[in-house]
Amino acid sequence: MKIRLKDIALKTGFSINTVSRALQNKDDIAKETRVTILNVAQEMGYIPNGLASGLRSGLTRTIAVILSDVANPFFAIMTRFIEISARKNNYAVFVLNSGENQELEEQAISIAMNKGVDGIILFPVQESNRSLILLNQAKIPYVLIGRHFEEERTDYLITDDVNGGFLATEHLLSKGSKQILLLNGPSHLSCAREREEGYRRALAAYGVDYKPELVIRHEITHGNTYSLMKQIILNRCDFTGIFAFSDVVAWEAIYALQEAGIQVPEQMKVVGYDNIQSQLYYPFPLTTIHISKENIAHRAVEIILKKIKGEAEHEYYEEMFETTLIVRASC
Amino acid sequence: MKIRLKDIALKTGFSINTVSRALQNKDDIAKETRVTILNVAQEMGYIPNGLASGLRSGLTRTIAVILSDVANPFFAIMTRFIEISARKNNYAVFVLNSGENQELEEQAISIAMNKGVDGIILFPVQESNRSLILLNQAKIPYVLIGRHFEEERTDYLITDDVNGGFLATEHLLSKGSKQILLLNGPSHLSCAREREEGYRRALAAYGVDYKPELVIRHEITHGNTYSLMKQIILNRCDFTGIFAFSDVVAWEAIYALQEAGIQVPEQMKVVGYDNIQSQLYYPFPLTTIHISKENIAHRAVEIILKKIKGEAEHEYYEEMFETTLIVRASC
DNA sequence: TTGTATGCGTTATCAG
DNA sequence: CTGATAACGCATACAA
Repeated sequence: MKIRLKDIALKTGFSINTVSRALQNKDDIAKETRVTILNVAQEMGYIPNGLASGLRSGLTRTIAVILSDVANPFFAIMTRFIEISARKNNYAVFVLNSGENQELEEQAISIAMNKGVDGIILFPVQESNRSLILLNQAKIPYVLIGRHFEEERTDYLITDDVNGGFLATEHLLSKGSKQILLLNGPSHLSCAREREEGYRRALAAYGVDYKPELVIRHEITHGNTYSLMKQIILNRCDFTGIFAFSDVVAWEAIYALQEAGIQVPEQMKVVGYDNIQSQLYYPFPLTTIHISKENIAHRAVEIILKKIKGEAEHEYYEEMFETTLIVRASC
Repeated sequence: MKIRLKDIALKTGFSINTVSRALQNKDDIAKETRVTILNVAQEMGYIPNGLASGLRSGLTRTIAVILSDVANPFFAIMTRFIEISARKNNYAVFVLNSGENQELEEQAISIAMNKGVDGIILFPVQESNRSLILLNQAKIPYVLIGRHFEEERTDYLITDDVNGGFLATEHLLSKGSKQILLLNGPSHLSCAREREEGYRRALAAYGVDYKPELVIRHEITHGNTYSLMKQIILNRCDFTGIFAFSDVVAWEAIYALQEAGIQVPEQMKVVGYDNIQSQLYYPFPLTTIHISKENIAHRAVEIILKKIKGEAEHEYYEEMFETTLIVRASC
């Protein structure tokens, strides 16, 4: 039932080789021959066997996207844009969740290798550099997104998070919040450290004291911010503004605030990060830091494909995308 | 650099065959031999070549998930749960977006076949049954989710959408809305037809006239509801409640309402569908119809694996999951 | 319990 | 321009 090159060869009278070359649009094939073969292939509903061609050629036209949690809208949006770009280039994508867990990330990398992917786009957990070691050993092209390792050279695409942290904090200050809770991600994440740096710089620039107890570094897995915020609300509420690591973190915090009857922005001003709302008509007006998810995703695919084809202009692509403040009603 | 069975064979002194069988945990291998081989494989960092084993065995431990748009939180959540279940069973998943476009769906199916997936989980576009024909010809196991074809027998998992539609409408009526706008999906979707049926039955049950002009059937791609709602608001607002096809559709509608200064629920009551909020702490209290995304995803994987292994108890799995009303502040 | 031989469907090399 | 042949890495049937 499944059509192979052999079947097309039999039907057209050409050899398997010729059929293969014709279908690959190689140029040492007579035009007529190519047309005949293409037509017959079409008629017979030929679908190439990617396993066989991958095994033989070493290329599978497949990439893996390894991320925290595709149910998180930020990652879902990134995945969507990555898939669009990949598909345009005739590539398919595996999605593998790490759950912000180092071990699962390494497992995901192994799976990707097992599947013979040509490249990997990774939002690294950063609890260790073992993933990079794995990747480098396998000599498989990869691009990091959103997070990067200061001590290692890799391809990476990040956003200007120091600036993002600054802008967010500055805006909170400008709205009259002096006591700003930073609901940050864990400090092993480079982007968390950088946003925190921006936060500190903004406080300093406006002459506001930095209070360590207002900086919370926590795991940013689903539901964790919510639980944490419930506790914080019970214990103390010595702040009037929140700068959240991401929009999703902001949502969870606001959810908890709402349950406690605390109004945003009247009683609490909140700024998020990522501008998920640029891709989701979500009916809660969250002030946030915009990053161009589409451009980053597109660029990641572009770079990975260059690396795969050996057409890279640089040894390492290290690019930073701008961050801008989007003001909505939450602050 | 890449370790193959051959390398392990060389190192241990056994044949490739023995190594292969040992790593597969076949039982006709001496315990000592197995231990030796496993250890050496471990040491050498052996990662099996899935392309080769797939080509040879016909199984790739890979499935494809074909859905509308993974950036849509509903599909993202489903994808997440599917990936969790798949991964537990040592399966990896391709994510392919159809954009609710029949042609792209068929293309996605071809890609999946090309990659040699063992099974497909499909949220069908339903503009045609060509996808099923493709799938059946290829004899590849597949399960439909959320939507099913009345005229064709397939495996499918759906929710009780007639009941869901009824519950949603009934609730709107009970809150005093008599003129209810149904912001439905396109009628080629079985679930849209069924929700509409529930809507009509509820109106009938409560003696409210059915007004065709209050039923909008529209494409449910990103941003479309928003644009549509903007127009509707300009032209007329002869309704006091909205029953939306999905939570995402509800969000977009509410977004447009907010821009027009129309308050939910004071001036407009809204009920959504899917209960995305069960997996996302987003701070807008949307009344909705709950469906168990986790159970459905888990079951889909379970069924697809049974089919792949030839262990299915039924020729067709046709299962319906319950729908329940979740009341929050939007209605 | 282990080894030998074969083939999965394709691409690549080389000869004609 | 086309065809024969080998090889990719593994799993399987069969022999030992």
